[in-house]
Amino acid sequence: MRLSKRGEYGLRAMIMLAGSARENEPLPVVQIKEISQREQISSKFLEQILLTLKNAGMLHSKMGVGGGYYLARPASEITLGQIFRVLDGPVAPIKCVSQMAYEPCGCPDEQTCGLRLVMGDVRNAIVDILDHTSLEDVAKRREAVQQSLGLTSQ
Amino acid sequence: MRLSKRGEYGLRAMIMLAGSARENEPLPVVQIKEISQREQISSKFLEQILLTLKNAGMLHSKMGVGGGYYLARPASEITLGQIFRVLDGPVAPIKCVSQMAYEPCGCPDEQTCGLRLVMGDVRNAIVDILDHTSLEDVAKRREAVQQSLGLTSQ
DNA sequence: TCAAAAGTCTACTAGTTCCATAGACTTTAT
DNA sequence: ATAAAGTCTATGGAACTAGTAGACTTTTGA
Repeated sequence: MRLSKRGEYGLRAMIMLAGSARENEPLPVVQIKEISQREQISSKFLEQILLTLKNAGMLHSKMGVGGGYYLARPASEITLGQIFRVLDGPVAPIKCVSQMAYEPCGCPDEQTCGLRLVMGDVRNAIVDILDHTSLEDVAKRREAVQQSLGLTSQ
Repeated sequence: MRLSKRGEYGLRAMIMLAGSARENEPLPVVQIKEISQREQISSKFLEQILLTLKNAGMLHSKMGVGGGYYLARPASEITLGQIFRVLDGPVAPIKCVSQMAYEPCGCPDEQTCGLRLVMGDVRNAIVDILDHTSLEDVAKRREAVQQSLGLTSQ
C-alpha cells in the first residue's frame, strides 16, 4: 500500500506552496530550486513532477527571471486526493473497487467476492480522508501542531 | 495505493479456505490445483504464495496423496492484516508512519510534516479495517450478501 | 539587444519489482 | 514401487521507479 516518491514529493511541494501563502498578499511564486532545497528533493526530478501538476491544471507557472510556480486555485479548493490521482493514479487498492478506473479483477463472482467487499471499505476510508482534506486543511493542521509544540516546550 | 497480485491471490485463497470450512467437521484440506482452478490463478504462482503463507505460520500442509493446505488457526483468529503483511509488507502508505517498519522519510521536520499527519490518518484507517477483519468475518459477510441476493431475486 | 534566469520537453538508464514459468526434489498413501 | 501431492530454487520478460542529461523556449532587465 505504498505512496511513490513521485507522489510524496508532489504532495510535499504542493503543501509547501500552500503553506507559504500569507493572508492579504498575492500568492507567492516559488522557484523549483527553492522547493527542492527546502524539501530536500532532487530538483530535476521535482521539475518533472511540477510540470505534470501544471499540465493537470493544479499549478500555474511564470517563465523567465523572477518566475516560478504557484497554486492554480485557492488552497482550500485543492484536495490531496486530486494531487494523488494525478501523480500516482487511482486510489483504490484493487481495480474492481475503483470509481475512477474500474476493471474486473477476475474473481469467479464479483458480487459475492469477499475480498472485494473489504477492499471497497478500504477504498472508501482512504477516499474519505484524501478527498476531504484540502491543502488549506493541511496547512492549518501543521500550524496547530507547531503551536502546541511551542507551548509545551516552554 | 495498490494491492499486488501476490497479495490479492493470497487473500483470495485464504478466504476460500475459510469459506469451505463446515461446522462440526474437520478443517478441509484443499489442493493447490483446486484453489487455482476455483479462483482462476496460475497454479505455479499460487504455489509460491501458499508456501510463503505456510512458512509464515498461517497455513499447514499435508504432503503426498490426499494432501493439500488448510488453515493453521481458526478463521476467526486470522486477520486480513496479518495475511497482507506477509505477502505485501507494511500497510502504511509511507514509511515514516509505519508501526511495523518505521523509517524517516527525509522531510525537514517530521513532527510538523503535514503529509505525515494525513498519511498517519490513512494508515490508521486501513489498519482499522484490515486488522479487525478476520477470515471468519469475511465468510459471514459473503454469506449475508449471497442470502440477500437470493431473496431479492425471487 | 543580449545575457542570464527561469520553466519546458524528451530521451535515457540503472536498478528494482512483479508475475509468472520451469524443473528437480521430497514426502506420503496405497 | 508408483503416483500424487507439496517444497524449493532459479530464471526471465515486462513494467515501473527514481533519477539524470541536455537541448530548447520564454521573460526580464542591464
